[in-house]
Amino acid sequence: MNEAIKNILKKNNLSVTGSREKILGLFLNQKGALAHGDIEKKAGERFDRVTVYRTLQTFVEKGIIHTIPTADNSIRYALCKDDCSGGHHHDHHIHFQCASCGNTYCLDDVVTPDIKLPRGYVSSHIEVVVEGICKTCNQ
Amino acid sequence: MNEAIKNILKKNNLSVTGSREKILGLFLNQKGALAHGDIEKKAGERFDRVTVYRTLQTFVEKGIIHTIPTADNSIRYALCKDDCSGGHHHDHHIHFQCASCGNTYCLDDVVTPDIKLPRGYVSSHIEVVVEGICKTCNQ
DNA sequence: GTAACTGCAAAATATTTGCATCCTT
DNA sequence: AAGGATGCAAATATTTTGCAGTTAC
Repeated sequence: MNEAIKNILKKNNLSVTGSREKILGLFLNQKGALAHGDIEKKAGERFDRVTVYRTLQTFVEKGIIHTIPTADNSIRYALCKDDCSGGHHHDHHIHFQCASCGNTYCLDDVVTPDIKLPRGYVSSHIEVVVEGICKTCNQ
Repeated sequence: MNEAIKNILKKNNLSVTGSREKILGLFLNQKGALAHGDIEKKAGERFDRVTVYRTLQTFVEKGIIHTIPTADNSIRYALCKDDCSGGHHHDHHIHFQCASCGNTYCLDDVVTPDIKLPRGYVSSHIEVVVEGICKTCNQ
């Protein structure tokens, strides 16, 4: 497990540091997406605010994680699939935000649908966020 | 000034004030969406920051405008169609953000597609934001 | 006249930058 | 040893709150 984290960092030409290992570990151990605040307050560790900002930014630039925009203006971050690299994301999956537990998930198996745009518009990326009740809360 | 603007405010039980008329006028005179900053700096008028925050919040609560989440964490606001009311939006249209001019539009004619979710998930609202090049920039 | 709205000041949050120090390679 | 990463302090930026004065109805 620790090896996996180090490998991800090395593969992206990032030096392996404590903060990066721990923050990346949080993402790997958790299926849902994390907001900046979630990471800062995460149990056990206390991260410097600035380090979290910079680490997240670095991870996004390297394509290790991607952002999920939500209606409440709180940006969440989630792991990218393996085929993401260098800012070029291939995350054609949708995102699900649970109104009950508040968690945000990547539904990797649900592909973004084709959207028929009016004449003249060209699409380069489609972002879909579904709000509702998740599997776990719906029991 | 504009009767239409006053009517919208009255219909929503809001008192007709100068700020509200002007800010609502901005939305009516402009097809794209506006961010908080756009309104504050809008030519001609200088609005108090706080008034803009409170006016936008009021308009959203009343269902006069709705928010559009974007990947860059800048919330945009756009007029709702007539059938929106009291926080309950029927805006089943998609949003388009142009990478060239930066404008965000509501594509009212494009309906959000049905998304087939995994078993157990229940959807209450679907938000679709398409990024690309808009009609105007694509000429 | 009353309730609601505005705008100023200031508090509370959030984000960015500079820099000296420490760690990874 | 050299370059990059960290963490503290502080500068900016953003959003919220309190309150007194003003305005709409």
